[in-house]
Amino acid sequence: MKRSPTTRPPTQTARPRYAVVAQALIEDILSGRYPVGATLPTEQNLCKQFDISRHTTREAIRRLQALGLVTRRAGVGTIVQADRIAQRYVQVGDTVSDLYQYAQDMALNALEVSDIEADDATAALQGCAPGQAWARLQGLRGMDPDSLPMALTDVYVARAFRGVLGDIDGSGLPIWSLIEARYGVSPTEVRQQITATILGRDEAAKLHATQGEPALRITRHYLSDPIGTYEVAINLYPAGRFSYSNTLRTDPAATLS
Amino acid sequence: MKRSPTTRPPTQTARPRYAVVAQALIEDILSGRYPVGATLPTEQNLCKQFDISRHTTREAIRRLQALGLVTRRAGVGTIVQADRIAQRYVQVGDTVSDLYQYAQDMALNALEVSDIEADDATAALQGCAPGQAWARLQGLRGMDPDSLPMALTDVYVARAFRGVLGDIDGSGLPIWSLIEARYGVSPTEVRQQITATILGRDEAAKLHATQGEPALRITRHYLSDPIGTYEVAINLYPAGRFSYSNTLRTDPAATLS
DNA sequence: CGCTATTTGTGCGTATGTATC
DNA sequence: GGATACATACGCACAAATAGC
Repeated sequence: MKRSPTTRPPTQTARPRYAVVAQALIEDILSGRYPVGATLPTEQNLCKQFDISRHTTREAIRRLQALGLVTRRAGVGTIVQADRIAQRYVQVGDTVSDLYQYAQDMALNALEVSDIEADDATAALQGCAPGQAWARLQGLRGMDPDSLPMALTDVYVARAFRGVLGDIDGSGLPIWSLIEARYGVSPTEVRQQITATILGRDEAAKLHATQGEPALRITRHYLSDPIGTYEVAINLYPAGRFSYSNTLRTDPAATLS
Repeated sequence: MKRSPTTRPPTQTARPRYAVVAQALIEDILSGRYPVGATLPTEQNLCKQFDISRHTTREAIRRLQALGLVTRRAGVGTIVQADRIAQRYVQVGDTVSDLYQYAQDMALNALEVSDIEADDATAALQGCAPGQAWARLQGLRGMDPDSLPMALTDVYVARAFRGVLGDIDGSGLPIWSLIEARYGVSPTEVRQQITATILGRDEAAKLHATQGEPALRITRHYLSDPIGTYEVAINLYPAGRFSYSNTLRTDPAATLS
């Protein structure tokens, strides 16, 4: 039961040393003693301050990294990135496709394809550069062309990626994955907005639904790091044919063993 | 430039050893050589196989952990959790409160509180143990009691947490955070479902809206690890008073330094 | 039940490499 | 080049959790 003096002096608590140090540092960050942008003491100094080995110091700081509180760079130091602990949740599901429940059998069948300038759709594409060149596709999403369609979809892609619009008909793959495959551009950020509306006359006709029926409108903006928004998808789901659901789970990487 | 023979024989690549080992293990997992549920070789064996120190082995496996591919437990081993590298997206926003846009000014004002058994609400609480004891609160959510309410809310909490229902009136805090503060239980998982419906007569009256108007119904289940579902919240938002939006970003923590 | 073997977790010491200023 | 700070890598020992006898 006794510990050898070379390892650890007896303590009342069963907490690991690195956890004690990590908590102390976290409290210093939360309290503002180390504000965002500040540099934490060097490993060597922390070793002296807490009388621990460098291994233990690094293990403690690893915890701060996992919590997103600090980043480290050789030759620079440990920089405070945030002054509060984020409850980190990750979306369950491994791909955006899973996240957004686009099963393979929900193929998109094109009704109409056209080229437009951003002015025409400024309202729909809010936040995009005006005057930008886009290509637009409207289609119906559903199991097969005969049965009741599940959604009316409007997709806008940057003109540069226009080529994918020819690939999607019935492929059952989400547009962004086609762009990924063909142009190597994948989203670094996805913004989503969900509202309730009622179906207009045109929309109802295309969906074989009745005008005035409630519907879910899901608008998604796909962004990639340097180029910005390159795809906007607007889906209109008549109530009862679809429900959006997702699951968030506490980030397993944030606990780090 | 030359390395001492005790550290590392010269190699062409500048890649760290742990990275080489990590990649080899990752490929073995992706290829199915170590299927989901299997145990990876022990640290000792990996040390021998790759002729590396235990330190390096652990650093390599740390990468697999950060990618969510494996979990580890003392006395058991390293268990494969997934057979593909997830494109990890995290919700932007640091708290669930931010995630779900519950600003402080969207206080909940109670209309009615009651105790129920699970049978009464089995449909609403699907997936929960039947016969379980719940407490229910119905209220209106909005800026202040005078102006137009934003939503009609039904909240079910496990009977054990009944006490929080007295705290919420006008507090402006989400229920789960009250439970967290009072009972120390915080969600490890949140499930959310969004559908479009139309307002019924009762609902419309309480919301000062008109019957038949479209609305967004957002149902959230809060789960905590051992105890299961302990809170269910059903929010009904008349169209136009609210829109749900969220943002996903590629996980910065998945790269780990 | 206690005991043991196994496996990961924690902790220390040391040395050298690499990035930055 | 030199100084500094983190990154990588070797070694060792003991603790804690688990599974099986």
